[in-house]
Amino acid sequence: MRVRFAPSPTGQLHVGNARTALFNWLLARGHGGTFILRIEDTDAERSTKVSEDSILEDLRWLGLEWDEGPDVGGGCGPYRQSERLHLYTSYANELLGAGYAYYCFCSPQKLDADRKQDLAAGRPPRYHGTCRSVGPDEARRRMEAGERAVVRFRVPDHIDISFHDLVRGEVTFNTDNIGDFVLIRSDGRPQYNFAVVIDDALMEVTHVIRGEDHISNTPKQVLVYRALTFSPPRFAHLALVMGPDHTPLSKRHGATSVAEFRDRGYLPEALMNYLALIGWSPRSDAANPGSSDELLPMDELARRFALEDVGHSAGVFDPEKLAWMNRHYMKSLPPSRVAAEAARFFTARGYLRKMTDAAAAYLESLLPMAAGSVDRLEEIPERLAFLFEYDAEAASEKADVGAVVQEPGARDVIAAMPDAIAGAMLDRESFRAMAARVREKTGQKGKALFHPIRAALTGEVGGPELDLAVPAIDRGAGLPGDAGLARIQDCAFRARSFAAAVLRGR
RNA sequence: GUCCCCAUCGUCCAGAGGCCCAGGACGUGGCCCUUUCAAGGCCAAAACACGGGUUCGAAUCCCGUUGGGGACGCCA
Repeated sequence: MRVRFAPSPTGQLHVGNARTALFNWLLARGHGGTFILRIEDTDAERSTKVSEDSILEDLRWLGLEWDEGPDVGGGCGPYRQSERLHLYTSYANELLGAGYAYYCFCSPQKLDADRKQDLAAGRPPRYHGTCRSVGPDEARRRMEAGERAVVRFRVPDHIDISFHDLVRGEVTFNTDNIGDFVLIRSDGRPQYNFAVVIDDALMEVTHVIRGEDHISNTPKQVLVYRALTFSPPRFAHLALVMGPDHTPLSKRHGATSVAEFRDRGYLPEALMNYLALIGWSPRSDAANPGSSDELLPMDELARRFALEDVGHSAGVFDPEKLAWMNRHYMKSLPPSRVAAEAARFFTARGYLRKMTDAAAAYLESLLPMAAGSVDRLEEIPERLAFLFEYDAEAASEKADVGAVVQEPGARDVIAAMPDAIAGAMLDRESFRAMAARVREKTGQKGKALFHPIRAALTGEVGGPELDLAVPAIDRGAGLPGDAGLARIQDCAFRARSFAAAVLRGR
């Protein structure tokens, strides 16, 4: 089995395309097949190297490694259409010679006028066949005289073209609705429907899995396969991914490119798992009916994936469910993996200046208290701001902190804290011991005790469990200056300065 | 306009004629847990687009309607 993903480098990798890539990858990996990456850059105006590079980067980040492609090579290269032009020319000449194709000299203006006329008359807009009768000799004369020509495929009239779609079944189109399409443009570059056929055939692609937007191109391609006596691959067309309003997913709906999801702090594991579940679900486990099998790693998805189980209808992209999955993966993936992926967000906030072993270890140790309670990696440093941005003075001015301070007994707790802190609290026990001393001294307990403690030590009224947060503060404060992290003030200092700020006027 | 595809809770899926007064997940609501915000646990509300057939029996098969999507380029 050989499958391929063939993006055109005209922009960022879109989640819809990422899903198409994923389905191809899953099929290949699940069947010991080969996953090919081919760059369809025949549109010289819109294709850019920047886009190509970013698409490759995104695919790698997603974990969709390819076996053959522009950068890794392979036996059927080159894998960039712009480097295969001689092949298209040669096959086009073959079709021209055999009468399957002809030169067309119609101007874009005339084509446009014809199209409008068809539409107005309620006919399917298709090429009128004006140049069908131009013979080879006349064509040569006109080209020598400087006229520009495209090469068109001569579509036979009144016949049905059928193909078996692996997800949809038998699909039939009548050629009466298909105009003579362009094979080679006037500048010599191939047109999509021609280039794909040559490439898929030469690259020995066995299964073409692509978006449903290509289904009406398929009969054209079948025609080319036949004319060239290539045997066509198996086709499978995937229903499209839509926005909440059932229009094609676009920027209007928020993030749509893989890069945007990465920038917002989604894990590739979550994005892939989520995308796999739009339009497909793993066979329900016969031995365990009613069990939910949604959270599956890539290798397990690949093991279970089958085209027969792919749905026929378009699915709506649901950011809420993606967020839920992301939460799951932030909690369940190895902390080192999550920390590595989250590091850039600490850097962006200025909390991480240089990645060192000590910084990595510290960040990793923070994850249990933060990763389970937010949706995205980007929110992790936010939730840990109390570590790196503590300021007693500023905190005491905040309304919510002020409210806590006003609670009965709160000031006593705050006043008692500096003395109760015996030394660095590096574990849960030493923190609890400190809290016990304050309780003894003030008689406060429960919320009345812990709310002021939290306010004093973190400058906030909510946040991670104090059992975890307090030791994290003092462990962070003990880090050497060259650890690469922003300075963290210790609890003893915090308690003193907070008490000073709050009790000053008393 | 013409052709093609599609149609189960708000959303993603399960359901391949009786197991379905339709099952799971996300989200929503409630309750519980709790030194905070979250998280987590439990419970609940919530759907077979409509109309005809076929059949002893239809969410499942057929036809039509409606609705949605795609395509009709010297874009891919």
